[in-house]
Amino acid sequence: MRISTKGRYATRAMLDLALHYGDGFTSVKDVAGRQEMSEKYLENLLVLLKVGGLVRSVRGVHGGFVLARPASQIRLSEIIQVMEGSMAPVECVDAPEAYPRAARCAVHDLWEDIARAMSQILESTTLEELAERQSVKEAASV
Amino acid sequence: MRISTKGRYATRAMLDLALHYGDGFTSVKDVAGRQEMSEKYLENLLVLLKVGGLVRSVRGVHGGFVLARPASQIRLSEIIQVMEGSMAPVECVDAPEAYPRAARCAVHDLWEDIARAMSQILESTTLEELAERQSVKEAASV
DNA sequence: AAGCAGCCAACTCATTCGCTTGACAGGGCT
DNA sequence: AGCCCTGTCAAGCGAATGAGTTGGCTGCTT
Repeated sequence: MRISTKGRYATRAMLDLALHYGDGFTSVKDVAGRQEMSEKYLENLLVLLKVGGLVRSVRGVHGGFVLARPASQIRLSEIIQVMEGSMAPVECVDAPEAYPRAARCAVHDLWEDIARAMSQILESTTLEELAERQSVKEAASV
Repeated sequence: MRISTKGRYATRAMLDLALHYGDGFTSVKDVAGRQEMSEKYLENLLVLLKVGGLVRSVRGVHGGFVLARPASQIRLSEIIQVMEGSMAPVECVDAPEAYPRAARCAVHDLWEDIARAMSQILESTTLEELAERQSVKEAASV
């Protein structure tokens, strides 16, 4: 019953990029430094985010990463989708047709309910909203 | 982002026991047969459920397992708790004090929201309700 | 041309998953 | 008393995943 660090780190990295949107490209090193994560590991994750079309990158001296779209147009569900493959907590929710019992199994419905509840939160939250929440938090802690 | 078969099989096994509550003890073999799972694997899971105080058992000829309490008094969250250890999708929700950044991190709040949404479903559903849903399903499919 | 920063592939090490094997123990039936 | 049924317990196991690390390569900017 867990979200791996892949999804969590990626979300934090995306939040970091959102907070620095407009400052040009942000290097892996900067994100890793601010977020206190392994630079090399983060690099792997950013590659995935890039393949997933959520960030763009440029090499060279002032290179780095930027959000592929404005934060308001990136849903958290997209990040999790790219990183974790699927949000479904169990395979039978993903591919019910492969599980003939599913249709007759009340437990299956329960997992669907749970998956829906999670998706609902992740789909209805944009990176921009998350960034706002973060700003509020930071303002409050000063 | 997943619930392992441990939690799922256990839930199905508990549902099976609930549906046969009142028929005395149910053997592992019977549950495994009806639920189409490995008898020996299920055995391991039932031991955990026993340790967790959710079922009782008796050995010998008409031995087997029964729910430790009526189905109406067993919440699904208890089953998941026993099987998966915790419902929290990420450690920092479980043990926020170990993560100083947590307090300053908007992402952390998001995981908490998600954890709450899941818990809410699992805590508000009893095994009895699940059994009812199952009965309805079976009646409908006839 | 230098060197910065992203790209990419492989590799490690630990843990978990999903399940099996096999020996043991208690209780009921005859 | 003895047998067999059924739960108990301890190991082990192969595959997958998680969470990184190592290190060499390539494109950009200055």
